[in-house]
Amino acid sequence: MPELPEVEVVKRSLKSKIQNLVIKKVKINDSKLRYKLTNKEFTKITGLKIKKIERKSKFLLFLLDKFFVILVHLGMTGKFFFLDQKNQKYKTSFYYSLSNKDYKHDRVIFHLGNGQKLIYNDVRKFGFIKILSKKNYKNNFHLNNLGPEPLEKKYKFDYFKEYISGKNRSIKDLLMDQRFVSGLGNIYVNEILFLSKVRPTRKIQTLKNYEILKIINFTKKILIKAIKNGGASIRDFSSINGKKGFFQQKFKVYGREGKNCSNIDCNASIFKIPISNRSSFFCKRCQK
DNA sequence: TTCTTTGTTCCGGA
DNA sequence: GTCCGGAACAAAGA
Repeated sequence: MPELPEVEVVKRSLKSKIQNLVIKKVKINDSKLRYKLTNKEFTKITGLKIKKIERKSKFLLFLLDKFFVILVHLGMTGKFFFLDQKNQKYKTSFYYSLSNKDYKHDRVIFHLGNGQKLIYNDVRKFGFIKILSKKNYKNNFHLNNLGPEPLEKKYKFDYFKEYISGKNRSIKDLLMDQRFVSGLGNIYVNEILFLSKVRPTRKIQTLKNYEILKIINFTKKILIKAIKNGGASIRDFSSINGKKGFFQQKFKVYGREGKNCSNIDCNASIFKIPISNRSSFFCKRCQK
């Protein structure tokens, strides 16, 4: 499940492979992603060079000539593969497992010249790709309603306090809300609240100042660590045939229902409850 | 066949 | 109008 750190790693991987390449042709294998794809919109960008790759929250932006932008959201299972001149296949992130049936879900293929290809693969098809011109890039509703990123300086105590005044949702809902802070998803929010020793169900008005500070600081810490781990695993950019560099994600609380709490001095078991229809995991003893 | 998964949007009630 | 929680939606694998 790509959240901010995973998308950042994808961005870095892609940069080393496709920056400054020209899009020769785009082949749509399956147009039914979250938003329908058309050949017409891809025709607009054929012949254009990929000048820069950026990440904003969980979005990837491919900046092209003539101010065109390819906006990508990976949804649940979206991923990129890069194929070099020799058809050697490379993955661009660490967060998913690979199987030899993967090609079934290759949805869009970008032909980049010299036989090099960039493949967008998405099992569940909840991701999307949009071609934006300069004008509709500025007005894009996906990008316009995003709050600060958790690693920005702006995401600090004062901002937090001001945003929550007059509101009383659960802390988990708040951290998941991209208008408040952009880039976190269900997994990292569970982990952040575990480290901060705050129950996901806590109403934000009941939070002590020291708890708010812990939440902010652990958020930054865990994201930096995740990016570093992912970046480390991807540095040698292992090919699909070798297992080298595959990072095994380890979570302290997410997905650990019924198992013992990860804190050494605690042997309580982890509970799972839905909050806003999302699985939330927590330790009743450690998280108050 | 039913359940689960996620990010996002939508809707109704307060 | 704002806030909040629940439901719906997309697709596919188990």
